[in-house]
Amino acid sequence: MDRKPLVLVVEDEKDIARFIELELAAEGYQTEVAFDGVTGLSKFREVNPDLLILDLMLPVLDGLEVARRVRKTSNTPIIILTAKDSISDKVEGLDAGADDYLIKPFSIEELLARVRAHLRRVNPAVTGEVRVADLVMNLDGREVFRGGRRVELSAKEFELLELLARNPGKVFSRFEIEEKVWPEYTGGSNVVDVYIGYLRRKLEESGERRLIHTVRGVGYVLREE
Amino acid sequence: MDRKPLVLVVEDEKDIARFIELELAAEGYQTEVAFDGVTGLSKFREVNPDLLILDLMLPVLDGLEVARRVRKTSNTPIIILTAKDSISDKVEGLDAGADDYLIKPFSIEELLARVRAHLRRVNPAVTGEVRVADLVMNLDGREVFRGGRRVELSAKEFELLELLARNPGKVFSRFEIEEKVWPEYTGGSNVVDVYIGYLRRKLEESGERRLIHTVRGVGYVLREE
DNA sequence: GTGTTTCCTGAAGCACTTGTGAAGTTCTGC
DNA sequence: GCAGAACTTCACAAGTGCTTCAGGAAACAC
Repeated sequence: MDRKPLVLVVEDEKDIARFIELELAAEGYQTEVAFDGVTGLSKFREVNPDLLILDLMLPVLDGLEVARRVRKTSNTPIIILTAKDSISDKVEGLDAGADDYLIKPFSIEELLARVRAHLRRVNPAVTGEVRVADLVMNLDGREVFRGGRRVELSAKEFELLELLARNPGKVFSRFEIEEKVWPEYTGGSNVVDVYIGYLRRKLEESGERRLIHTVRGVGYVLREE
Repeated sequence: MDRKPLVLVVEDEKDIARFIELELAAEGYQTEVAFDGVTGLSKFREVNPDLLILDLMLPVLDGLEVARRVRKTSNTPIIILTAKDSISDKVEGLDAGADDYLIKPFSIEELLARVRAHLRRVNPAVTGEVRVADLVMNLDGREVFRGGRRVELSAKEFELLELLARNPGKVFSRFEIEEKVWPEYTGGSNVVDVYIGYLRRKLEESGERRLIHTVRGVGYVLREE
């Protein structure tokens, strides 16, 4: 999760593809390139990138169709980059599952800014922040805010919250949590429960919505309700 | 999130604000409007919208500053909508935390398509999902929805439903079910029947179509009828 | 060295889940 | 329409899982 973000560029004009690739590399991203729709789709499945930059007019398989198929199984942000500049093309592209739509000729600075904006949402490594609902965790600074209010956490509390907040909506069993946050311990106690209690007391002061939910018989999950 | 999404529009040109508001309402969104930066920010904190449409040139408090402050504590998508069309303005806006940047004059269709795209992302599509008819099981999150309504299940109920929902249309004998969901038990009781009853009571509230069907002399099956 | 905070344990109390047997209902074949 | 089988529902007891509390050891700050 904290490796360099990987961007896949699917673009049949090789000059443009190369240009984008170089600029992305200069920003510190890993890159992959494909020159037609079918190769793009299979490469997508192979490398599972953090973001996809997609031309619409592609040989073999249309870009729109690529977007739709990617969306069937993946949540990865898609930026469409194309010369087709009509409003209806834009609407169609966005409704096919794309997250952004940029017209050629484009400014590379704008493209890079948009790439940053989308990656920021998906990949905490980019900003060093994790955000869920009104909870903000600054991983570098080890700061936590709930709805603007600063919350002081101890080291273990922070680790536990980080695990949950990086995977919002996923239910973790006590065993999973213990393995990750208390790797040195052999279990047999209720540390996890106790620390969940600590977090709740600090994060869910009277009147605030519940963030950490108990799933009886299974474990705990952090999610907005 | 099953309610109508709420969009906050912060825009000082009242005609434009009104126009956007009407169009959003026509699409089925709830809307709120503010005409300057400070009001916008306090309204944001008050109503906690699902999406923010933000002008840059605002009285009292600059739009960029609003974006930054919102981002300090919130994850809500921000679409900047402005007449400032230079590349550096765009880069600055996106880096201030905005998710999208649209130039005035804009096409309302494009704005609406972008609103849809961003809202789609906030409501995260879950990976481990099983769908049968209007039943949705989120396996990672251990959540169950019937026709949008959330259904609370105990651990055993969930296991049983998961078995049936993973194999819609397949008839399971009581013996098969008992083997898989109650492997530790030696049988001889009517647990399966009782738990099917629990599920029915929760999943088939008055008026809803039957999901779990009895196959007399054989067992049970989950299917759409 | 003293005081404070963090970390972990064990135990008590409570609420919910689970499985059972029996009673009640529906279905089927004759 | 009846008898028996199959299925559903009910009420309850036992068990389990969760939360909280209090306390001691360890780490840290001053």
